[in-house]
Amino acid sequence: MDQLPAITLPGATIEILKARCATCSMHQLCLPMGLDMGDMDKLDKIIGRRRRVAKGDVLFRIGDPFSSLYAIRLGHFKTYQINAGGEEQVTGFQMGGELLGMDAISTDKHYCSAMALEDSEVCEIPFASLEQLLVDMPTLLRHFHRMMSQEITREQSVMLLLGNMQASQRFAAFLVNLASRYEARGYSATAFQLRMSREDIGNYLGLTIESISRLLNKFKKLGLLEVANRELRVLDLPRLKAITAGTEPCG
Amino acid sequence: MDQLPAITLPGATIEILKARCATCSMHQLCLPMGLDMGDMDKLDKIIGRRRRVAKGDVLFRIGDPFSSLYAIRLGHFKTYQINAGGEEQVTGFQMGGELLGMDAISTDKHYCSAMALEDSEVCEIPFASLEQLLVDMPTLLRHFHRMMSQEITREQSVMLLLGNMQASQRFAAFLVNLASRYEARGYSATAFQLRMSREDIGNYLGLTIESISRLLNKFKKLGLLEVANRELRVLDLPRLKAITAGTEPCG
DNA sequence: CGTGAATTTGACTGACATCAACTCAGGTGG
DNA sequence: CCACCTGAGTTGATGTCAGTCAAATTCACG
Repeated sequence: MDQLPAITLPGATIEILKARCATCSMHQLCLPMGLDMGDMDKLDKIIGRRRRVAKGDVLFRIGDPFSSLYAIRLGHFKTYQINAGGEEQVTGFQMGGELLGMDAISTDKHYCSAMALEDSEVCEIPFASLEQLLVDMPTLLRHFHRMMSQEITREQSVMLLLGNMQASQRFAAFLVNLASRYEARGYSATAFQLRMSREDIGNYLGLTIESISRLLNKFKKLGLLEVANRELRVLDLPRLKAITAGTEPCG
Repeated sequence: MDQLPAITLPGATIEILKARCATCSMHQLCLPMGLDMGDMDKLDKIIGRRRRVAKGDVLFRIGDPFSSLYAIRLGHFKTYQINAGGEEQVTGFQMGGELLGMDAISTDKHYCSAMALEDSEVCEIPFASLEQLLVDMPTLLRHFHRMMSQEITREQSVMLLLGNMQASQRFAAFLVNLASRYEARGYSATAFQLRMSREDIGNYLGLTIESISRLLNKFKKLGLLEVANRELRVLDLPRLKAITAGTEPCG
């Protein structure tokens, strides 16, 4: 389940890149190492303006024509599909530095919807321009392929989770994943806010809100975490990891 | 669940491409329209030799260093992950014309294993060479991105399946998907062989072999299909689709 | 402070898993 | 050629994890 941290550069380099990228300081497309200053300028040119997305607003919807990818600058999103019965299935939660919309490339239509879980900000990246740019920038090309591939592996992990994990394993895996992503971004791995509702979490994990509520309580009783509404503090990350792995029986 | 047919060219064009591509007549990388003859030659050059993979043999294993993608020329594969407890989770079944190994690009290590379900044949495509080639061939670049994106959407469909479908819906979806893929390849959509064991099917769908067996029987009794061992004949595809969608209650 | 939505808690239910016995197909060797 | 063997698949009885339903409680926001 552990997702590789999207950002693996030494802090100093990140700062440099941040400073360089005029419109969009955070997103991953700025991160491949070895971009020279000329390359950076080119990248800056194609990145569209920043766009604010208010909490609850939909950035794109299933079936919308595809024209751009979106790099999350700030905030959190959920992506979800709608099944034939009209019910949602949450397919992922995305945060700053992650890229939205890659599923739309194959058919030129968005295959899922993306909704902001809080007031957020994205950079629009017109895909046609990006693809032209990739031709001139092998480093960026490489990086882009890695990002698409990473989305594939992320989804495989979720398949593993949904396919053969118990409820408590799923929930532990979810928490461990969040922790590692926040850590990779320089935030605390052990204290963070759940940006999504219990309903979204349950939906994502193939469980009901009631189950999520019970699991939170169980983990609290086991001394694994503290919760107050959406404020969460992880007290025993190693044990959570053990539960994810199935090593720890988890009462 | 419906996966877009990987091949959408008019038959005549496919035939032309087949004729041109010396080492590998079938795989999708040959399919982007608009490749001129020079491009085709270049593509031919980087495609490694065909490689036979006997039934039960593993093409690559989790953790293997990544160097090549594999285009399936002939036969069927399953891809699977191993969880912490050592159990398998089947993440997909692949057939002729599909590409294996795209998940490995992000970390330079294979993230799943691939096993031949029958005697098969693949073309090895060294990724470094391919990436160089992509720079000179925008059409191929586009196509490659579409293929990666398609893998993302495929996995999203599986997440939907595992996340909020009942057992009978899952199984119906599985059959409908197979039918559409065979149809796209010019085979019968209603009569085909299950190349994978009940165990693999169950594992893929998050169910047990016993459940698969019971579902086969149930569908047989409902007049939806005929089964004899692995030989399968679909009698009522529309109704199977309705069950997938959740429209049909499915006794 | 009040209202509706979100969350929690408890009792009950059901879908699918588990366990176990059995059948069948296909391959092997005498 | 057939008896045997092995692994795959089927069928039935029972168990259980998480879902469903319902009510209580807390939270968010005007």
